Amino acid sequence: MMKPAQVVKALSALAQPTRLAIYRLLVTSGPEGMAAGQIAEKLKVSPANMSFHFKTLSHAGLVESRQEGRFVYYAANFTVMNGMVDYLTENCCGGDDATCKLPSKKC
Amino acid sequence: MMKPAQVVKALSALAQPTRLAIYRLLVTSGPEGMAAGQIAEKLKVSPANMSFHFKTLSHAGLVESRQEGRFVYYAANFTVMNGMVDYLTENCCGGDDATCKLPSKKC
DNA sequence: TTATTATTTTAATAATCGTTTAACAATTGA
DNA sequence: TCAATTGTTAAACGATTATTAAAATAATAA
Repeated sequence: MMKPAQVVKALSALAQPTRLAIYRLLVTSGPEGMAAGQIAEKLKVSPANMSFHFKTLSHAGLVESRQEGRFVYYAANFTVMNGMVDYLTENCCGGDDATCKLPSKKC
Repeated sequence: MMKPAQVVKALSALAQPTRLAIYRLLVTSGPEGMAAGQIAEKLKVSPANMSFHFKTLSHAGLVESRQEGRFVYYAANFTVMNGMVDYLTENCCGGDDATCKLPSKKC
């Protein structure tokens, strides 16, 4: 189970419009990810601002980067997201599957 | 599907140690919930600070309150949490169930 | 009504966060 | 090497957020 501080860090990283948009874009773009510049252009964000937000997402463990030539590719890492959801829904219904209100959870 | 601004609001609400602890406590405490004072005592938070955080959680739609005598009971509302998870994991693996890395998602 | 309990609101302060600008690094091609 | 491209870093600023203390509200009991 994730530590509370790590969960807060991940939630904080996603709790911002630009970063949420970046993350969602990466979630849909598979393991190859997208180049920083592509994302910046698509979301109409300045390079400097983009770097700032990437750093926050990376530091939270939500995305990973790799250099390819001049480009830096970013891709979503699902491990932290999974841990976050698990943490939030732990013991959500006292372990009673029948009355569970969370479709995303197997109680 | 939830609107981005609403998702950001919910994530922001949970992205704070005290509020995350409150929410988790309420997730495990069922539909009857807990009185504000009980939670404050359990988490060692001042009443004023507690009210401040309840307001944020309520405003995000994550908890609901009802008055019972002198006490105000708070309970988790799972609707927003479900919407939040759905939003984050939308098109997570191009709809390919086999390669999906999110156990919480049925792609 | 008066006092007590439970919670909320307001005001003030310190800390954190997001954006911009300008300067800096790294990679590639001429 | 020199110039162009891609991305990061640093400094400055305004805006937002969390906490505290004090005052105010709401419900009940004496």
